[in-house]
Amino acid sequence: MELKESIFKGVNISEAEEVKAEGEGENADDGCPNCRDTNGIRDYQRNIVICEKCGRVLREKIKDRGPEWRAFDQKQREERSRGGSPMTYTIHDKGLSTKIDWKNRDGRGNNLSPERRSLMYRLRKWQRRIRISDATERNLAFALSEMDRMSSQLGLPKNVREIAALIYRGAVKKELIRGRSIEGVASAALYAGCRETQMPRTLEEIAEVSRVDKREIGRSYRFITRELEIHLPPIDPANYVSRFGSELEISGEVRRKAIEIIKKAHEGKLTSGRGPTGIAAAAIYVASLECGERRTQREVAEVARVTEVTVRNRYKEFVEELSLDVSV
DNA sequence: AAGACGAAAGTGGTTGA
DNA sequence: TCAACAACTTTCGTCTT
Repeated sequence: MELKESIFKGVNISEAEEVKAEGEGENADDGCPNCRDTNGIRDYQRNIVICEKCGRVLREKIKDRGPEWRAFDQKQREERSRGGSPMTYTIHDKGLSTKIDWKNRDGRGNNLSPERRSLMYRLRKWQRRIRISDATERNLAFALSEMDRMSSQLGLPKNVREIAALIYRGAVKKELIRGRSIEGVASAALYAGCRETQMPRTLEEIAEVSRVDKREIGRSYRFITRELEIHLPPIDPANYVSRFGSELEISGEVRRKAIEIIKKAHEGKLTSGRGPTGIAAAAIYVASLECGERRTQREVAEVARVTEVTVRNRYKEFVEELSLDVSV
């Protein structure tokens, strides 16, 4: 009984922390109090969850709550635990192959007999040959480490890396790398991973951390998406709003309005074919005017990495087509 | 003086024959 | 593979606040 109580005590402590972290009695899940039935978008860079509609911060300091199961004794723990090395696509053998130590010692640390030693030598040799058997395996290992480097420079979450790795594997399987640079295809796969997960990253940003230029990445991207028959929608401009918004230090109100404008523009068919960053920039600009938190076209254009002219053009279209009132 | 606006010419990429 | 095309950029002059 005492034992049971102490376990429950432990559980209660962790739950108390959780409630505290949620903030002042806000909703526990990712629903927004303003816009009903919306999902929160996780912004892993700033470690927050924001509402996809209005940009309001729903939850801060996203944390790992640990396993979703509870165990009350050792036996249950063993049964329920699904631990062990996780399988991952970001290591060329998916992290599942056996590793053989290079020391000539046995489990107790004793030296091995000459026969055992030569056996281990042969095993290691085969292990090497199996793991990194040929050029394709070596290239795969290189590409994956390259993608890992780029995504950590861009601060991309793990799921993007996994998807990028998966796409790259698909490209290898279909022999699409031949005659193309590994780095180009790796960068393209990473970009595709961002598109797939709606991570607001532009081709330019990928190119900045890549060793190959934008054109090469773009070519590889088009090629592999065509050959693998993956159709990725362009990134929703609304996803850029929170990024640009925080760089411009605008309020949640402006962000909410900007997202609203983008939605209207989308309905008015003003978004297709246009660059999502330009649309996001113009929407933020209009929203900042309407809310009296004026930002210049220059400032907005700069964070969105487009020119003032583009902001103006989008802005003009918005005003004409959506009959927005910006005379305030 | 700074910002907004618009015209004109140039660039890189897409599309369809 | 080539030309037509739309989106976007660069540059620069004018207007507004």
